[in-house]
Amino acid sequence: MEVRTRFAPSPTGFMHLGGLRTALYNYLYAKKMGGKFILRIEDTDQERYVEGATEVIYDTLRGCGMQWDEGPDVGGDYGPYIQSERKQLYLPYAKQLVESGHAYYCFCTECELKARREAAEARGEVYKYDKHCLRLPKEEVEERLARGDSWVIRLNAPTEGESSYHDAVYGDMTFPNDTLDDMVLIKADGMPTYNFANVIDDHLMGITHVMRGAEYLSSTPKYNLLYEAFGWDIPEYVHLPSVMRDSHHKLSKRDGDAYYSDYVEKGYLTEALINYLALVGWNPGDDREFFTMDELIDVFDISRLNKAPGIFDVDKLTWFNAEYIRRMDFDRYLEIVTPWFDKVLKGKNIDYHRLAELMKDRTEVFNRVPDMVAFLGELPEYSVDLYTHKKMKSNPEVARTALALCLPVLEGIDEADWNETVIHDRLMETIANSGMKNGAVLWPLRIAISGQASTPGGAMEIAYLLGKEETLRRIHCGQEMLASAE
RNA sequence: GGCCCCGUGGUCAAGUGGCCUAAGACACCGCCCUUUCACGGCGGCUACUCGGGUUCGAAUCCCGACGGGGUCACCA
Repeated sequence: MEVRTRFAPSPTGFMHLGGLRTALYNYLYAKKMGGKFILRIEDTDQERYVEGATEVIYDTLRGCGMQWDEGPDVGGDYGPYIQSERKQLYLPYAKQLVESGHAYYCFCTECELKARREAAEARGEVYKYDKHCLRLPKEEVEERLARGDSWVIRLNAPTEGESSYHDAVYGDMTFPNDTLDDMVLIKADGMPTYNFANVIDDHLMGITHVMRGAEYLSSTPKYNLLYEAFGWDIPEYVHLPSVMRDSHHKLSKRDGDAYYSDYVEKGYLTEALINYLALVGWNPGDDREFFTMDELIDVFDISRLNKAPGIFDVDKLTWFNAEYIRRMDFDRYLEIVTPWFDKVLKGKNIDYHRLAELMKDRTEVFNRVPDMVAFLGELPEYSVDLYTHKKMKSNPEVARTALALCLPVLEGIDEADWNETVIHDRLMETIANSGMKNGAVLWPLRIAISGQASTPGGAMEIAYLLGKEETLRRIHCGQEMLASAE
């Protein structure tokens, strides 16, 4: 039988990383098995409707390389794929359940329920719907329906015995039935609840494998009650461990670390994000860590899914990102990094191509680039202490000598010859003749022209990037500072 | 609180009764390379939550405790 998986997000306007990983596993498994990956939008909560939210879902999935085979915009044989457009489809199924005694009309108002819940809590009890309306005589139900009283349809869940099911990751699960609530199937606004629509749609769309977050582990028995009441086959369940921020918290909106867009804006590559995400809760069983989407499809295996929640480690993601950047084509790097250079160097006449060569191996996340290169645009204020470096055998005294040595050499280079080779050769020749150590000359020079302890590239590269005029100007600044510190 | 799940280093994790005086990766620390930083190379630190069993033998199986998480909506 063809494998059919689905990703069924509700359009909130953001793609949560946990959701993205769920989508990824669904996609990988479907592709691995030569099956279909279906996208269904679960928007049964009309109060939560957000403009443009479905586009966010489309863009994210496509941006990550996960194209769905069936979905709202691409169609398919089981549409529509947006639940609000399927609205009229659910009620008949609910009524069928009422007929067969698996469900019933309930006229309790939200107000009444709230009061009962609070009363139960006050007594220290766990609230559970008391099946009040199940006991209503049939005539009264008909009468109130005819009268136009507001109603919902509830599942008539068993109160005794226990329910079991098998999960591909967690194994055999058993729950006492008395913990099952008579969940609402059809809401007062006529819309199905998520719980109900989910089951109906999964069945109607022929979903064979339901892969979703582990938070659904304990509500699954209720879904099974529905499948059984209809006489439908229960799909394979594959519950996924949560993705956490730390051992106590899931990734959250508040900390700005939960959404796909948060990371894209910071300058993380989608390939790195997907690669890393695939490894939180799953591993290939060997030491490999780098995977393209096709490779993931090839090696993905449900049996290697973990049970324990995994913490999303930004440091590791950052390492992946840096590795992906090092391995990427130079041209693509240049294209991506250019706007980040522009933030601090626009109009400064800097050789972006050369700067990019220098920066590529040093870039971990793109949003760190501006701070790393800003000194090229403007000499930062710095302390004279920077001239002191024990290992380079430099101190202000040495620095004065070094700068005095370099200045005429650099001044003597023609504007037209201002390139790294010439700068390098003249400087090295001079240093060799002076008898000073390379570091003792080059360290102060780099400090003078950059104003900071660490830079992408050494003195020669920076001097080249700065240009002759600016390099000389900065050396003069350094000399003044050293003179006044004497 | 009831029910359910989970428990190998700071983090991700391999490990399915002997090959474990427990792999690998990130992070961290040290050394080397070197005109800084980064890259790269080499090395180091750190773990089977605890207590009982079962067994010739347990990280691996069982029970309990403890710890953490999830779930108990006319949200999804």
